[in-house]
Amino acid sequence: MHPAAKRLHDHEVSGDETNIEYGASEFGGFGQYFRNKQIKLDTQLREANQCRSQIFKDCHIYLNGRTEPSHTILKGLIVSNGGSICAFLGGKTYATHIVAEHLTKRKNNQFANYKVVKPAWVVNCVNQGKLLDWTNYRAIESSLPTLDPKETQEQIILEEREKVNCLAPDYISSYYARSRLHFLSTKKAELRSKCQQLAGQLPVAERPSPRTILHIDFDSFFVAVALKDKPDLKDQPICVSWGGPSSDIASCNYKAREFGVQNGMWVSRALQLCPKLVCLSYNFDEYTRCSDVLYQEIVDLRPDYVTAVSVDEALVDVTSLCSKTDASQLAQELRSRIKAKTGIEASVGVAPNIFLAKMALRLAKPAGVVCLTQSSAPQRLANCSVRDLPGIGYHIAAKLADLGVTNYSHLKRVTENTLKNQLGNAVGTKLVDYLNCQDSDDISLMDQVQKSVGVELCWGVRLLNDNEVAQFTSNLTEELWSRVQSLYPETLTIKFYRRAADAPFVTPKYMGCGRCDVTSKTRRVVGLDLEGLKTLVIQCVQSFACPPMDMRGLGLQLRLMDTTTPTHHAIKFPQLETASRSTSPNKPKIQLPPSRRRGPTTLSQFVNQPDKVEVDMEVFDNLPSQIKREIMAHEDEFLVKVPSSRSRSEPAAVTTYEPVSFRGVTSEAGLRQVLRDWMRSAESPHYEDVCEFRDFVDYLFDSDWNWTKAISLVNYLNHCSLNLSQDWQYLAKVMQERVAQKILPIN
DNA sequence: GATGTGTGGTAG
DNA sequence: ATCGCTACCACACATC
Repeated sequence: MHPAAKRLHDHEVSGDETNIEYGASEFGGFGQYFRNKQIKLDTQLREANQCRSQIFKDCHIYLNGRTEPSHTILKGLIVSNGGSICAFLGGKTYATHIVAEHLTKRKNNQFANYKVVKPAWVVNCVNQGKLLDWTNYRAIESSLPTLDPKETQEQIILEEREKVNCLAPDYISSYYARSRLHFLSTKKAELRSKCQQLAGQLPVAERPSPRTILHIDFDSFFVAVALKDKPDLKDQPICVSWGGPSSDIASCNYKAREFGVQNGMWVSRALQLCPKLVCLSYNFDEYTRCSDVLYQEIVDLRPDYVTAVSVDEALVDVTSLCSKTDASQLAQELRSRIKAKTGIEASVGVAPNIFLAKMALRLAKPAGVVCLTQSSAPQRLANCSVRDLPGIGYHIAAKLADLGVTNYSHLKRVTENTLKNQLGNAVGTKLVDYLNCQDSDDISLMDQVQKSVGVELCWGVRLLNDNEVAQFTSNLTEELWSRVQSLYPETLTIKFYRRAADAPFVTPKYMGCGRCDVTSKTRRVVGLDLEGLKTLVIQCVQSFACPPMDMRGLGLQLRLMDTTTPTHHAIKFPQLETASRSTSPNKPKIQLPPSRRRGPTTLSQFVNQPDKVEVDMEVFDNLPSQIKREIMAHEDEFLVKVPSSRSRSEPAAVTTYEPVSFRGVTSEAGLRQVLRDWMRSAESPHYEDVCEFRDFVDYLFDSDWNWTKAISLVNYLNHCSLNLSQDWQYLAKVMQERVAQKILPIN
C-alpha cells in the first residue's frame, strides 16, 4: 500500500476525531481515550515527517456528494498537505470547508454558513502550493450566499418542524413517552419512594454488623425483554434502539459487545463495527412488568432492607435471612424464581458491602451468582478496569489514566494524597476505600427524602422567535408543575442549552441539541403559583439573551424545602433610618380575608388565589397530601355552602374550629400567644387563618411604625414551625418571603 | 466560616 | 430520521 494511502486508511479505521460529539467519545469507553490520544500522535507524526506541505493546516474538510476528482484522490491531497477530513458534518470540531460539485436546494440552505467550494479549489491549492482564496471557488451560486443567514436558519427550522414540532400541545408528553432516559429516571424515583414506604425496613442501628448485601439486576435488560418473543434471534448480535442511524443504542447483548458495540453508541457507528447487528424496539410496558416481578420477589424474601437502584436493579440487605440460609443459595433461588416468572436471566452479586456487591454482580454476569468477601476480593478484582468502579466514569477514568492507573490493582501505586489532589477529596477517599474493599455507604442511607424535582428537554427544540421561546418555556414549566404534587419548592434552577458558537446549525443527531453551551441560574420561588412561576421562568430564560433559533434545550429544577436540617434563618432587621423610607410611595393595599367560613387549609390557595372560595380541581390535585386529606374530611361542607352550619351546634366530640384573630392584640407577647395557640390548634393551618395572618402582617408592616413587630412575628412563626408539619414550615417560608419582598426596596 | 450559586460528574 | 432524563453529589468560588 502506498504510504499516503496507508495513512489515509489508518486515519479512517482509527476513528475520526471530528466525529466526536455529545460525549460520543464515551462510547469507546476507556479504550477510546487512548485511541483519541493515538490519533493526536499520528497527526503530529504526519505533520513532522511525512507531509508534503501544510497548505491545509487547520482545515477540516467535508466532502459532499459526487466529486471530480474522486473522494479518494481529494482526501489524499488534503491529508498529505496537512488538512483533515470531516467524516460527518457537525460534531465537536466543525468543518471549515465543504467540497462539493453540485448541491441540492436543501443543502444550499443547510450549508449556507460554511465555506462551500468546488473540488478545483483543492487541486489548485496543491498545484500552486498555497491556500487560495476560497471565494473564487464558491460552489453556491452568487445569488444564494447573499441570503440572510437568519432567513436560511428560519427555513431550516420550518422544514424541521414539519417533522418534529416542539410547540405541539402534546409534544412534551409524547416525547417523554418514548424517551428511555425519562423512563429510567422516573421509574427509579417511583421505585425509590415505594421502597422507602416498605413496612418492616430495619433501621440502621438494629441491623447486625457484618452485613450481607445482594446486588441484583437483569442481564442486558431491554434486549432480554425484546428477545422474549424472538427466541430464534438469541445468538445474534442484538441492540434496542429506535432504529435510525443517529439513534442511541439503549442496550445491547453480549454477542454485540464482542464487536465493540456499546450502550449509548449511535446505531450508525455500531453498524460499522457489526454490520449484522439487529435492532429491536423498546417495550416500556413489559419493562415495568418485569420490574414489578423482580421487586415483588425481593420483597417476598422479607429482607432487612431494599433500595431501588434502577428499574431492573436493586440492593437488598439480607443479613438476617442469611443467619439461616446460605447467601449464595438464597441468591440462586431468587434468580430462578425471577427467571421462571419473567423469562429473563438475572445475576446476583453477594458481598458484605455495597461496593463489593456491585463488583460481584459484574463478575456474576451473565446469568450467575458471585460472592465476594473482604479477603477474596482483591485478587478477583485486580484486573478490573477502574472504569467499572462505582462512581468512576469516563472523565475520572481518563484522569486516572494520566496517573498511570487503568485497573483496580494499579490504585495502590498512587498515594492517597495524589488521588485527592488530582481527583478531589471525595473521589480520592472513595478510591482508597475501594482499594481496602471498604464502603462507607449504607444501603438504608442511600434513599433520603427527595431534595429536588426537575424536568429537562433537549431534543427537537427548534424555535423561531421570543414568542415561541416563551410558549415552549411555559409548556415545560407546566410539565414541571404537574410533578410538584405535594412538595414544597424553594428555589428554581434554570439550565439553558444554547448552540455553541462554532457548532453547526443543523445538528449531527437528527433533531438533537448538538454541542451546546450550558448555563444556569437560580431563583427563589417560595410562594409562587403556576402563573408566577411561568413568568419567572420566561423572564429568566430571556435573561440568557440567546437568539431564539440557537436555543437547543431547557432544564428546570426545583430544590425542595429541607425540613431535616433546618436553617434557623431569620429576617434581618433593616437599619432604622433607611427603614423609615419604606413608608411606601406605593403602599400595597391590604386585602381583606374572604368571608369567614369553615374550610380546609389551602396553603396553595393562599398562594394561588387568595380570594377564591371554590376548590378548583386542578389546584386540589396539586395540594400537599395533608391538605388533601383535610379537604376530603370536610368535603360536605365544601361542596355545599352552608353559612348556617356555623350556628348549628356541633356534636361535643368534634373539636370546633375557632378562627384566629390578631386584631386588637398589641403586645408582642400577646401576639406570640395567639400564634402559639393557633399552631397548637391544628396540624396544618386553615386557609382563613392564613389569610388573616397574612393581612395582619401586611397591616403591621404597612402601618409604618410596627414593621419591626411584623418581622419579629414572622421570625417567631418560623422558629416555632421547625417542630411542626411541613405545611406550617412552608407558611413560615411564604411569610418570610413576603416580608423580605417588603424589605427589599430598602437595601 | 457558614451559606448560596454555578458548574461538572455519574448512573441507569 | 428521532425521542440526548434526572436526582444527587462534589467542588470552586463569591458573599458577607
